[in-house]
Amino acid sequence: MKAAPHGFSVEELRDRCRKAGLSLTHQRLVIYGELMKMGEHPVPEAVFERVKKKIPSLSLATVYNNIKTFVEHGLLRELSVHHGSLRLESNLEPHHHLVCTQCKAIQDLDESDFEPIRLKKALPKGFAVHRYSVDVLGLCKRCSINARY
Amino acid sequence: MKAAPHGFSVEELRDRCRKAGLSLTHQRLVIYGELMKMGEHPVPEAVFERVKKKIPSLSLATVYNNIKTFVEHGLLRELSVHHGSLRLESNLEPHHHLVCTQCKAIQDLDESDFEPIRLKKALPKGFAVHRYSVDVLGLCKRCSINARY
DNA sequence: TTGACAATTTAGAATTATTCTAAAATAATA
DNA sequence: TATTATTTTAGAATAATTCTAAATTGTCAA
Repeated sequence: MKAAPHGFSVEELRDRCRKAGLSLTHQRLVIYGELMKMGEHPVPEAVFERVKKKIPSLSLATVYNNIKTFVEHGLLRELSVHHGSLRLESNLEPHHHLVCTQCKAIQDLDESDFEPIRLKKALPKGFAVHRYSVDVLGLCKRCSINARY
Repeated sequence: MKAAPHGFSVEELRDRCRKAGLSLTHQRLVIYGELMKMGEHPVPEAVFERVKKKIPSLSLATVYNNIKTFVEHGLLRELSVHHGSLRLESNLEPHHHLVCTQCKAIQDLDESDFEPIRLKKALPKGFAVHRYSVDVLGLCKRCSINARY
């Protein structure tokens, strides 16, 4: 009934689970609900802390499991494709990235290949912009061929 | 003498170290050299493997130490500000991010606040674009005030 | 060039983030 | 409601990274 800040509701979750053959567990419901309420860009541990208040028996593994499940089913996204291990950038020239979300390959794109990035609105007052970084996200040739249809 | 693919040379490193009061160690030289040769977006472990062939006594901690040092002194960058822990995104609407590179805070920016992203050149053949993701990187108000001058 | 001091390297322990495992609990379905 | 598939759980295992303290090396002034 009550819509979450980011457009998905518990009804939505119910539907999606049904369609995907996922069980609708109490844990899953509450984790999802808290995620929608949090809104910022929380780390799994933060979600765990909040949900634990409502379900004291909660295991951290359950949070990780469900995050993975939600991401697989498009109910949630990972902010960065490249967490897990630090990736280094020796190219200090301004440039952007072509990123395959499947195999995590990253290719540089010259800044000059882009039309300048322009904002219509002012940014929050006091924020000092250093640079823009564009990720072009998608599937590389190899991965789109292998993609499950 | 010989220029690295990404514009910095060993001379550059020598200079920078001198200016920053950093010792110019053999390890530092070789790690830097390999980093410049690698060009892709390697993880620390990969750098370690390569440098270890030239300096068998090398410790992984030295690689991490020097990566940190290089980043602090602007000889290297981290590809993503958000490695370390998974950060979640419950906002599934198309949007971009305002990222403070100091305190790692992330704020959403509506896609509609941007002029459309346009490319001048075609992307590599076969790459299936799903979306563009723009990070506006810089310092938030609080962090720019506290920044060392 | 040498000696003193500071910076760095090293191996291994410690910490943190995440995944795995197998048994117990729960949900879906007939 | 019984059966089966899925999920949860605690704790062990793994992976990435940082810390620690001793040994080594680099720098700089004499």
